[in-house]
Amino acid sequence: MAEPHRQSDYHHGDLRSALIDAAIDLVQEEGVGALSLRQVARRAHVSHSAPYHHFRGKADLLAEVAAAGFDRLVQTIEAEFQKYAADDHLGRLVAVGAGYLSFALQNPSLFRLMFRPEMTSPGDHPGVRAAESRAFATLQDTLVACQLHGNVSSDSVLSMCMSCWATMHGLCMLWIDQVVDETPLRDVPFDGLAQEVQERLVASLTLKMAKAP
Amino acid sequence: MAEPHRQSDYHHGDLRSALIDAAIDLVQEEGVGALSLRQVARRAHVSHSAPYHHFRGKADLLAEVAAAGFDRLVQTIEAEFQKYAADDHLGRLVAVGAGYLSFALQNPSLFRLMFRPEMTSPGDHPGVRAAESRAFATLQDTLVACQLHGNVSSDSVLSMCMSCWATMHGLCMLWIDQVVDETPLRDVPFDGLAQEVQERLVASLTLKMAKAP
DNA sequence: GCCAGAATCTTGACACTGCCCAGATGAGCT
DNA sequence: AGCTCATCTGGGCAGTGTCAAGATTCTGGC
Repeated sequence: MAEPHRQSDYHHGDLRSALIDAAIDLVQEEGVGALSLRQVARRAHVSHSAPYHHFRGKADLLAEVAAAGFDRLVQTIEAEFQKYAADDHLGRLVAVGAGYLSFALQNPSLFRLMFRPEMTSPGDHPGVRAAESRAFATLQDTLVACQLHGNVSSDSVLSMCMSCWATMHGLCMLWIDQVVDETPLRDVPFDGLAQEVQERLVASLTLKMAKAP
Repeated sequence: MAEPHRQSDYHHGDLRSALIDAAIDLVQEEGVGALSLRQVARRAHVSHSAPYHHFRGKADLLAEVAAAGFDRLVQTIEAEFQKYAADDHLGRLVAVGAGYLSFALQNPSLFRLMFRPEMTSPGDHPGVRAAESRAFATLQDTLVACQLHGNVSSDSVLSMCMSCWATMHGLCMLWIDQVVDETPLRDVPFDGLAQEVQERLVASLTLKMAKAP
């Protein structure tokens, strides 16, 4: 039951990650809006200004939470990815999308936080940048592999990345923000809807786009 | 310079919409996070608790702002829509997407607020629901017209709505939240990227999806 | 072993926020 | 006229993010 080395109330070993964990829990339980630095500190059984010795402020803590979220996102995607054979490139492409969607549905609050720049100021936070780039690279690499083996058209890979990412990201956002609940789409089973959208997306990647004359 | 009928400090005529306007300005200038009810009141030259006679609380005011945003979104879309002839159904479909994108790029903070349910609690706000439904109906009607005239496949219209909406919504979100800035996509001109994504989307709507056996 | 300096944590404070209350003010109806 | 009620004010409460000063513990060099 004892922590690795819990000497006393002071210096309890690893307050930094304890705070991040507490913040992740709070975000998932109550959402980003209901999260306060003081409550995080309370959860870690620590005074209200102890976090300032590990983070520059609230935004900095939230950025760390976002970075952890991106790491988990990559893990989820790669877990889905590994279910397909190395030569099933289209299957792996679908898996990347499915992993993205699955993560968003299972961690809606965390997912929202990860894409909220005004809360996390990611521009000056290298951890978030790195985690984001890693997630994007997974998609890009998969698409490149598809193209090398003739599974998708020879269009610009970046352009196709944008199509894939935008479609899946929009699907996640509209669903977890419950926007579709205000439309006729609310009566359509979401799983089937998501699958059709993804199938249409994959089909569109096989089309050679007409170049401007 | 005088208001329509500014009798005195009390009952200055139309405080309700003055507060909404002030809130819209503040959202666009400083973002949703930096908006406080007291600051809105200050902008309207009114005491800090005057807003409570017109709104149930902060969330209620923000919901009103979101509703106003949806109205403007519909206006932007319809303005774009009218540029195309009544029988150019595919052109009008593209116009709906272009209007959506254009509104998001020109009103990023407002756009973000509109799709933030934890701030606006739209579930119990009929104004937001109505405005949202109206925006969706524009897309749905356009797609139905396309289908009637054979411009898109005979697949489920709702499914195609979801593809269109998700793709354009994701494009908007990823761009205005500056997520693409952390990826190789940052070096690609956005206009061309958006156009290619939209072209691929439209092309995919003409494909007949394979039914599950 | 021991002690100075650095790291960590606490307490206290300030300005700000959302929300609620009692009271002041004026508009509109009878 | 007078009365009623919606509107607006000011003060107050609990909670927040952030900072400064002091207390406590760890660490490296002797």
